[in-house]
Amino acid sequence: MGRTTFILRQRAYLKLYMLQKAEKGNLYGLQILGDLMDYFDDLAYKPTKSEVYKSLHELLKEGLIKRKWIEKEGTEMQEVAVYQISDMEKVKAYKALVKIDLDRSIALLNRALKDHF
Amino acid sequence: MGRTTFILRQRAYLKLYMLQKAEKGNLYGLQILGDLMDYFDDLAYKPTKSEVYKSLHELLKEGLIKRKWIEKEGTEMQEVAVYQISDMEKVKAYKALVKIDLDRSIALLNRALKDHF
DNA sequence: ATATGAACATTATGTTCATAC
DNA sequence: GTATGAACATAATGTTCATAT
Repeated sequence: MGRTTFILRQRAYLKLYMLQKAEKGNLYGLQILGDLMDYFDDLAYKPTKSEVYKSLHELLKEGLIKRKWIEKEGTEMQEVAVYQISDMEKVKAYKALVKIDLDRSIALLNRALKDHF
Repeated sequence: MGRTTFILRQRAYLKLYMLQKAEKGNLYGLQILGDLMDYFDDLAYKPTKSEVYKSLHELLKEGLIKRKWIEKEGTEMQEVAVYQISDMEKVKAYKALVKIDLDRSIALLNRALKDHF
């Protein structure tokens, strides 16, 4: 209950990008946030720290990615968490599901565009 | 605060359809719901009674539409509320704003489609 | 039973605080 | 100050209840 049938959640949207970052395997949380902030700047979408961390944590918990603590470049004793894909099969399955919702969401928005504008 | 910069809200989406129904001027709440349920059935979007009424109430409060109580067809003493546009200038201004958000939202979703699939 | 609407509950998401370096 | 994360607050939306016909 309480679950919308409308458009895919921001969380799911962000998780796609988290997986993409994890494939590179060398970025930590706040770097990812900064990257996405820049990347979406033209569309005025400003993801928050909270959503980025929650997206990463969910993917960890679901076993799609794993975390590694490494020393931050240029410093000593400053550990940051970087992420890597841990189960490519799960990733593929997850993405296939999200794609369905994404296609559906785009169709919903395009329908409104056609109906009203 | 607390406001997302992500995709346009369901409420805004539905309000577009409420305005369209109000232009016809002869449907009441649950009829609109039924119509939309059918209309979005292929995309598995199932708006709720609550969202439909809240969308109508917001538009009323904002002065874009007005309400008329009429006797339900075929019955006596059963009053239903139908809606009509009350201020076309406001409607145009509202739709222009929503279009910006709608275009932006479509762009966000298409970007994810391009980036991940 | 159908129609309207409010009250309530739960999610989804944003903001602030705590801890460590 | 930067990084991680939890705790907290609010907003968006779904579910249930009340009232009337």
